[in-house]
Amino acid sequence: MKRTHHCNELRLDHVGQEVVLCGWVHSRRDLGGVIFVDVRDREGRTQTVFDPSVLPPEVFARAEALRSESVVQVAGKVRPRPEGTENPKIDTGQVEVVAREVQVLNPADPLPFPIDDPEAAAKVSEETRLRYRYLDLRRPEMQQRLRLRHRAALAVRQYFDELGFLEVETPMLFKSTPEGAREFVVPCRLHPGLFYALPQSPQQFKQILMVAGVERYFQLARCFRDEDLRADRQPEFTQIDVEMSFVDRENIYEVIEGLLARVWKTACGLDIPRPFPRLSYREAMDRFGTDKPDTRFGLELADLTDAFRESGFKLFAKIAREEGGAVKALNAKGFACVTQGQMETMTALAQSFGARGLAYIKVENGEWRSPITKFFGEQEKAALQERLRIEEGDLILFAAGPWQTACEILGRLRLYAAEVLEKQGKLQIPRDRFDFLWVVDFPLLSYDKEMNRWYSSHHPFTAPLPEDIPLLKESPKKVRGQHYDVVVNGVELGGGSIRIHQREVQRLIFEEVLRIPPDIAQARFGYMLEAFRYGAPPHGGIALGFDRMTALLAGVSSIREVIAFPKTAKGACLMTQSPGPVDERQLKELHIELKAPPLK
RNA sequence: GGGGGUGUAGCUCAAUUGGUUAGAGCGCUGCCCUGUCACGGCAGAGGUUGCGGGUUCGAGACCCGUCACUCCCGCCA
Repeated sequence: MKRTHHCNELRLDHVGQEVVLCGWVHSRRDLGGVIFVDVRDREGRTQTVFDPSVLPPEVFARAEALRSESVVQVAGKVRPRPEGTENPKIDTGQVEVVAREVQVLNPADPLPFPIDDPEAAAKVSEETRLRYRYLDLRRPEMQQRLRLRHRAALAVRQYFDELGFLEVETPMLFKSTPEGAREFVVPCRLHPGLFYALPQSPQQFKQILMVAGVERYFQLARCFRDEDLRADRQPEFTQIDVEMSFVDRENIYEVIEGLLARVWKTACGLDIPRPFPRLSYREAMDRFGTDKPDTRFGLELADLTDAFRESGFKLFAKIAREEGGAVKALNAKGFACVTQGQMETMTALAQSFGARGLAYIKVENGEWRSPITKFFGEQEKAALQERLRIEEGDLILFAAGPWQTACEILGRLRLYAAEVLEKQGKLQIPRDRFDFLWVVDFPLLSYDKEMNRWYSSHHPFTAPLPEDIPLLKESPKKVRGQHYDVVVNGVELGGGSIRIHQREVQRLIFEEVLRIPPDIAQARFGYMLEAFRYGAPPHGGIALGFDRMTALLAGVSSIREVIAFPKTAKGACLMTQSPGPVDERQLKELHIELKAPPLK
């Protein structure tokens, strides 16, 4: 054995024992005579003491030559620290190991960035951290995140196992299914001109598993999407993928609420309230301006469409009378102190959604200061006062236009205002609270104006509400899908649906609603339609973003913080320099010819 | 594809309106120090200011291009 104890193990009980510790030199304090070396491993750290008066000169010389992060093995005897020198900051702070021998198992060069000082390390640029990820991961904060992720994954597996689910692996080498996200394409030697594609999700396989009689499936599934990255999006990521037979929506809610309760309890000891509230898509948009509302704070949207139909403010009146038009407002309570710059930022945000400008009212010194209130009649003012409960110091923001756009504009401004107001101490957003909820009754279909056709809001296997099926052909807009999203604190954690299991309904959606030509539907989904001929049980499922979930548990805003080896915003790995070129011979074997050499 | 931000020593950051030899803290190197734990003290080394052009008597700063990182929009069935 190279070591007898780990570095977070020794206590007063061990005093007098001969021990061997292995680890990294966390810090070395050379006082000229005595030298203290903190040895760190993944469990913690322990102080070792080198005393020249009792050590052979060559051993002491090795201790003098130690450098940060060199890997060492220290043998010695545990003793209590002299009175007054205990260190309450670390778990092993009552004792120290009087070194008898030290071996340098591997020396380390000076580090590119500090890893012993949490404050300094937290400020190091992400670029540097990613380039030297193995050093970054040595930091206790990152070690804790790796453990948190592991514990969460374990809780997921145990929970589903207890409920009789089977974890089934599905292929990574799949084929292209071009209606969804852009895919990573994989060439291969045996099939010139043909390509695998990496799955954007195991959607089709998990439905086939239901036809296969698995009944309860889950998988911690790796998924791939060749789309642009964000703080919460990586080109490869992990989903908790779930599918169940003989269920309706309520069964799925129950299973997933139980899962999340278990994970939150196991990973951070929190009891989350159940059942989760449910909001229809319509209500979520109307009240919060988004389909993934953060309900930890108020600042809800008000609808003023009816109040402005006859308004003297012609722009609002016109929109309010239009089919599908809406006039909405948001009371940013206490934000009348808004600066010019903040107003410009908000105007730019509104404009990015297609608004022409941003109308507002500042409530200061008992009066409404605004470029537009002079056009308002008493009726509009009364409606505003009543629905927005306007008080001194408030800032009212308006959005008018197509209902969805008006909601989305204010939804975005609501988040911005909340962020600013929280920094100013005028709004509390509890960090330790998790507001889970279900958003339900999404429209099954959305209309693509440019392509002049309907497309699936979620995916084409989502079942319509049974009572809406007759509307499919005449008024597709009105059809609601059996789709649901689970949302927490403004983050879309996951989504799923009850699937279509009748071949005829599926064919109707493909051919008559989505207008996918039969030969193409056959080529892409033929095997599914065929499978559904042989006894497909009613089924449904969901997929949760495991990285996002872990980031929430860790209290970090980027999923890169909970992925061991994440990629940059351009999809590169700074440590391994991937993606990289391949040599001519490989290309030839794959029957691929480059039209242009790779950039760089 | 579009918009914003950043790029100066190994790391984190300064550098007035464009003006002397580009500074500081940490780290590193050397010396001193026997109870420290962010040890302390003294001294020292360390720079293609991301890269390429331009404006100017003079550019880290201004202009154009480019690269990298980051945030957002589009995109993510």
